[in-house]
Amino acid sequence: MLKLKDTLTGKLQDFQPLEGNHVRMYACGPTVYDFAHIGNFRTYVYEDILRRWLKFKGYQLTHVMNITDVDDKTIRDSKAKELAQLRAYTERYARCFFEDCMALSIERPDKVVNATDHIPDMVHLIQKLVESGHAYKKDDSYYFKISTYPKYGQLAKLDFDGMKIGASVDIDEYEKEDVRDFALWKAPKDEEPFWDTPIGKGRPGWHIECSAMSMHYLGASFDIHCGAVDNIFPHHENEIAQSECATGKPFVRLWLHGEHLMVNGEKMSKSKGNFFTLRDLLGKGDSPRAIRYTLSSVPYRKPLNFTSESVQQAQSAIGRLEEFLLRFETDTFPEGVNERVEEACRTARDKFVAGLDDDLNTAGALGAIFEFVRQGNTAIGEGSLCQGNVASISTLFDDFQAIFPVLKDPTRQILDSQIEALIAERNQARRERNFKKADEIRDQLLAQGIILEDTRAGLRWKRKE
RNA sequence: GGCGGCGUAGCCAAGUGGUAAGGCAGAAGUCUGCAAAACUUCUAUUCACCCGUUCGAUUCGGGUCGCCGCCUCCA
Repeated sequence: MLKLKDTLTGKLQDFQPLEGNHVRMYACGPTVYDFAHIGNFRTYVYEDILRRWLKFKGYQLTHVMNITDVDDKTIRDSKAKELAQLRAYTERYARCFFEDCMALSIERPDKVVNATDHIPDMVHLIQKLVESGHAYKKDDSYYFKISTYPKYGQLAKLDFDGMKIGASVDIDEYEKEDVRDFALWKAPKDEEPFWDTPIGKGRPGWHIECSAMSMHYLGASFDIHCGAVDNIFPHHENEIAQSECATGKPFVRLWLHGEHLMVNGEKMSKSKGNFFTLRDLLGKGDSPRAIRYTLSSVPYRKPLNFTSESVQQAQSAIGRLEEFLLRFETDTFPEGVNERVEEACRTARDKFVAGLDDDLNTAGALGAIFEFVRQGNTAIGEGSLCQGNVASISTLFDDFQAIFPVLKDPTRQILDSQIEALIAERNQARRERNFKKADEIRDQLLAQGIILEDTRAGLRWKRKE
């Protein structure tokens, strides 16, 4: 049974979709004004693990992600005066975002939707809120009236009565009735792109897009809404207010929020300027698989301190798994079945499943796999691993790879004939105990990125990373 | 000021009211022409600290200290 922790109730809950076997899930996507940084990708990686795990469990999944392609920052950085300019600017970064996702083996959500393609949905939602008295118009902008929604603050656990609001009032150019009221629709400013709609000219506020689009694709009530902790307030708090006031129905069943990625013990964020992008890391030689592993290795509800050392450790850990698989694929095994290995395999699988079922405890799931690797290595070493064990081990690693896609493509790489000839020549030299020549050939191949290992089962080779 | 979270070996980190998974790094040994890999053993009598509940607490309750986040745009 999959259990997930819900931010709203703070409790671990048995997961059960609202409608049969169908899971409807919405994930807050990027604001495409710049490259996403590695902290952003921590969130997308945990969402991808959730996505993969739900599918693994046999659920039918509809996973929607938005692209915020209009907001203060996209307008500011694009310097766009018209919508077409804005679109051209944001499309570039959206493209880069999905390139980065692909590098990290983050699957594309079933639906990726742009805010600017859903202005009518947002306008319609604002109209409903105005009609029902939850929103008002002021100076051609529209605001949500928080006093009409007593539960406001429930998600972020904010108690506004005991709070000194004055301390955090921003210098907003828009006039609001209550400082806490937030913009649904912003009146056009000079030289900025805008839409001409039934509620007037202007552009949407940030929060309204997610309410409009999630409900458009997933219905007034759906199963899972995920993001990172810094979406809790105000973004998701506002989404709940808007959505529930507009429909009168409960908005989301389960709120999932990933913790931050830290750098030197501090939250990495664009506004702090202490961020690096995936491109930065790849540029200095980190492998995308090691980065993905690092981002997956700490359960999503715990802060993750990201350092170059943690990426190194991840690379070594992956290496251990791949060494095992290489042995597993290249050695030959006696006939029969080793029941102890089968048992170890079952145990590992049970622990793997139990870990992920426990609010995506990735660290626990990884531990189960490594425990098996040691047992498998021991069995291979003493020659007790049998042909009859191959199938269950393969399945275990297929399942692992389905959730943690960090292993190299298992299809064996082809050696070119020249390299094969050198290997044959070295084998001959070794038989003749001409170790000097054998070592020269080994060094020569190493220079070409081919690592040779002599094992009891014969020569084994692999490519250097 | 209010709210929330965290503090487990050199580093990363799981976990439970009954006596500490796993990974990385390190040491010794086995294997080996050497190398690599693998395996074995070792590396926290102890889970920030102090009280309390309990037969028993790292795990529950209270307090102290430290760190982080949110209350403003941010994954």
